[in-house]
Amino acid sequence: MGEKTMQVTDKQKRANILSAAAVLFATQAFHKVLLSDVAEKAGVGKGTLYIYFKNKEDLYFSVLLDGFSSLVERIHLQLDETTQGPMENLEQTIREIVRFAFQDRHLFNVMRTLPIGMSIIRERWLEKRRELIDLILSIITQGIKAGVFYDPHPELTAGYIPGLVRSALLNGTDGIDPDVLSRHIIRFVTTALTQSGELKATL
Amino acid sequence: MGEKTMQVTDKQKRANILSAAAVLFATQAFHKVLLSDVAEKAGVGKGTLYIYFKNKEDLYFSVLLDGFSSLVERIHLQLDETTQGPMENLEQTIREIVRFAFQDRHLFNVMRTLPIGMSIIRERWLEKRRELIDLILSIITQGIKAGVFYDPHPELTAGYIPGLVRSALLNGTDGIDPDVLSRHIIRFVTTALTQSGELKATL
Amino acid sequence: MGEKTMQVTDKQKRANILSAAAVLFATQAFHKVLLSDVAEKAGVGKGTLYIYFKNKEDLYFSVLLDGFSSLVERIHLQLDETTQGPMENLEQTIREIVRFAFQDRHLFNVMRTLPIGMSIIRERWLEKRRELIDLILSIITQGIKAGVFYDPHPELTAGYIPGLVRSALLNGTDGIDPDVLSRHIIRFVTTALTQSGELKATL
Amino acid sequence: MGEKTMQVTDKQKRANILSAAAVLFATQAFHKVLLSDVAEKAGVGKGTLYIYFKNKEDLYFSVLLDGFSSLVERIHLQLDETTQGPMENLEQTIREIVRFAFQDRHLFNVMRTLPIGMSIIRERWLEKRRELIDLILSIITQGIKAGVFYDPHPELTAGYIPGLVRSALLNGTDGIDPDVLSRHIIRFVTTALTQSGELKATL
DNA sequence: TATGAATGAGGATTCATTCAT
DNA sequence: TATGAATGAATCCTCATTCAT
Repeated sequence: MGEKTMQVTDKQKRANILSAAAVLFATQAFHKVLLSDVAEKAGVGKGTLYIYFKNKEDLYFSVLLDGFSSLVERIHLQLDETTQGPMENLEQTIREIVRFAFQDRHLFNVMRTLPIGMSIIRERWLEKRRELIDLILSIITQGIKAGVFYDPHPELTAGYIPGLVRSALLNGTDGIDPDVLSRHIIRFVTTALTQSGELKATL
Repeated sequence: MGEKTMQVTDKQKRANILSAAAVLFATQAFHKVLLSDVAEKAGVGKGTLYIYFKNKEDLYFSVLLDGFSSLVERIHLQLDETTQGPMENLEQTIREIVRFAFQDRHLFNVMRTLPIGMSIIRERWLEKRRELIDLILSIITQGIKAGVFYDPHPELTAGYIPGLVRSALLNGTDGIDPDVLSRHIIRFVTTALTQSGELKATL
Repeated sequence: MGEKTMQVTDKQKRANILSAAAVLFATQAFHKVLLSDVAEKAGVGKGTLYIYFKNKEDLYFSVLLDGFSSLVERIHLQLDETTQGPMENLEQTIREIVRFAFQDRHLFNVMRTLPIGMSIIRERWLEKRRELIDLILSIITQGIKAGVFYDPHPELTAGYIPGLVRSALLNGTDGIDPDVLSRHIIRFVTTALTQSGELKATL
Repeated sequence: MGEKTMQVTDKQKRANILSAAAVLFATQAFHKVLLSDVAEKAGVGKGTLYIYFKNKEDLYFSVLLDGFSSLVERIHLQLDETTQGPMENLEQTIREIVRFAFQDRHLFNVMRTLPIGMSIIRERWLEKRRELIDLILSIITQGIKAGVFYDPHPELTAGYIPGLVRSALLNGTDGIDPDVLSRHIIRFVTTALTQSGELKATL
C-alpha cells in the first residue's frame, strides 16, 4: 500500500514538473529557462528534478516526447473507435492535431526552441514524431490504394500536415477559431489529394 | 554612445561573420554555439564580433534577418522581371523559396533553435518574415480577384507555404530533389487553390 | 526573486568571506582583486560568494559597512559603560578609532581604493560613516554646551578626527606606536578645542 | 619654428588629456574610467593617449603628480615671495592648500580612487606628496626652533594638514566657503601648535 | 525520496593596448 | 604624430549539477 501511494505521488510530481517545464520552454528559449524556475513552478526542490530526469536536456525532450505520445495515442484511439474510409480518417486526424495544438499550445511552441544535439531521449522523441507522420502516411496510402486519393509523394504530404497546423499557430492569424482552422486545413489537404490526380487524368 | 561604434562598414568582414554564424547556429543549439567559435570560423578576433553586433542574440537574429531579406528581395526581383498571372507568380515564388531553402539550408535550420525574447533586431526579423507572407498573400489575393483562385482564408494559406517547405526539409525525406519538391508543393497548393471553390460550386 | 536567495545565515561563512575580502581589497586596487582569489582565501567556491553578496561591488561595500558598524558599535559601548565628561568621551573615542585603525588596518586602507558609484549598500555605508561623525559631533557639541570646548564649526572638527588617524596611517610615519598616536591626536584636538575660545576670550 | 609650434601643440594636447582624465578619475572609480571616454573628452584619438602616457596607470598617476607638483610649486612661490615668520608661513600654506583643493577639487577626489600598486610614476607622485609634507614639516620645525610652536611629533602634524582639508571636502559640509574653511583649519592647527606646549610649560 | 546550499566549469563580454595606415 | 579598428587576455557571473542531510 505504502508503495502504491508512493507511486501515485511520483506520477503526479513527474507530471507537475513536465507541465511546468512545458510552459517555460514554450515561453523562453532553452537556455533562458532556469531549472530553479522549473522547480519553483512545479512546487518541488531543485534536486528533485534530477530524481525524475537525467538533466535539463532530458527534461526538455521528455516534455516533447510526452506531448507527442499523448497526441499519437489520441489519434490511435479515434481511428480505432470507428473504422471508416480514408477521407474520414484523415479529417479526424487533422481535427485531432488541431485540437491538440490549441489545447496544448505550449507544446507546439516548445518545438520552436528545439536544441539540436544527440541523446537517447531525443531519439525517442524523433521516433514518436516519425510515428505520427507514419500514421498520417498510412491513411493517405490507404486512400491512394482505395482510389480516393492521388499523390505522387505521399511521404511529403504526410509531413506537410503537422506543418500546416504549426504555420497557422506560428503566424498567429490572431484568435483564429480551431474549428475554422480545422476545416480550412481539411479542405486544403483533401482537395489537393482528391482532385489533382483525377483532374490531370481527366484532362 | 547611443549606437556604440558600428557602421564601420567593412561589409566583407560583417558578411564573413554572418555566414560563419549561420553555419554554427544551424548545426547547434543557440547556447551551444560559442562566440569564440564564430570568431575563429569567421577569421576575426572575438572582440571584433562586438564591433559589428551588439551581442550574441543580435548576431543570431541578424543571421535570420539577413537571410530573409535576401529571400524577399530575390522574390521581388523575380516577380518584377516579368509580369505574369497569379498562377505563374505563385509557382515562381514557391520555386524561389525552395531554391533558397536548399541553397541556404542553414537558415531554415537556424529557425529551429529560435530563442524567444524581445529585441529590436528580432522585431525587424519578424517584420521581414511578415513581409514574405504578405508578398505571398498578395499573389493569392490577386488570383482570387482574377477568379483564378478560390480561398476562404488566404491569410492562412499564405502562411502555409513556407511551412510546407520547412516540413519537407525538417522531415528530411532524404535526399529529395529540390525540383521534385518544388513541383510537389506547387501542385499541392495550386490544386487546393484552383479546384476547391469550383468543385464545391460544380457539385 | 526580489532579494535572490540570501539570508541563509551561515554567519561564519559570510564572515570568512568578508575578512578575506577585506585583506585583499586593502592590499590591491578594486579592479585587481579577483573574486576567485577572495573565494579561495575564504575557503569557499566562487559561486558561494554570490549567495552571500550580490556582486563584487556589494562585497566591497559590505566590507566597509561591516567595519564601520563594528567601530561605531564599539564606541557606543565605550561611551555607555561609564558616563563621563565630554573631554573623557572625546579621548576615549579617539583612542577607540586609533585602536580600530591599527587592529583592522585593512579597513582603513580599503577606503583608499573606494570605487565611486551608487548602490544601496554604498548608501548604507555612507550612513554609517555619517553616524560615526555625528557621534563625535555630539560629544563636541556637548562639550561646547558645558563650556569645556569652544569651536565655531564643530561639524568640521568632527570630520577632522577620523581624517587625522587616516593621515597618520597613510603617511605611515613608520612603525608609530598606537598609543603615541592616540596621545598626539588627543592633545592636538583637545588643545585646539579647549584653548582657542579661552584664548580669544582672554585676549 | 615648425618644431616650436609642434611643441606648443603637444603641451596643449597633453594638458587636455590630463584635465579630461582628472575629471573622469575624480567622478568614477579607476576601473570604471574608460580610456575611450578620456580620449573623447580630451578630443583626441584613443591611440594618442599612448603617445603621451605609457598606459592607464601612468595616466592616472600623472594626473596626481601634475596636480601635486603645481600645488607644491605654488606654495614655494608664495613662501619665497616674502620671507616671514613660521606662523605666517603656515597660514599661507594652509590657505594655499585649501584654495587649491577648491579650485582643483577633482584632484582631491582623484585620490579617493587610488589604485594600489607599484610603478615608477607612482613613486614620483609619492615623492611629490612627501615633498609637500616635508615643506609643511620644515615650517613647523622652524617654528619650534623659533619657540613659536610646540609639538612633540611635528612629522605627524605635517601629515595632518592636508588630511584636514581632505576631510572637510570629503564630508562635504555642504557649500562651505573656502575662506571659512581656511580660517577654521588655521585656527585649529595654530592653536594646537602654539598653546599646547606653553600651556604644559605654564602649568 | 526530497532538498537547496554549495560548487566551479564555462562563456559572454569588456576594454586596455596595438599597429597599419 | 595621430588614429581607431581590431584584438584577445582577462574576469565577472551564471546556472546546471551534486551531495550531505
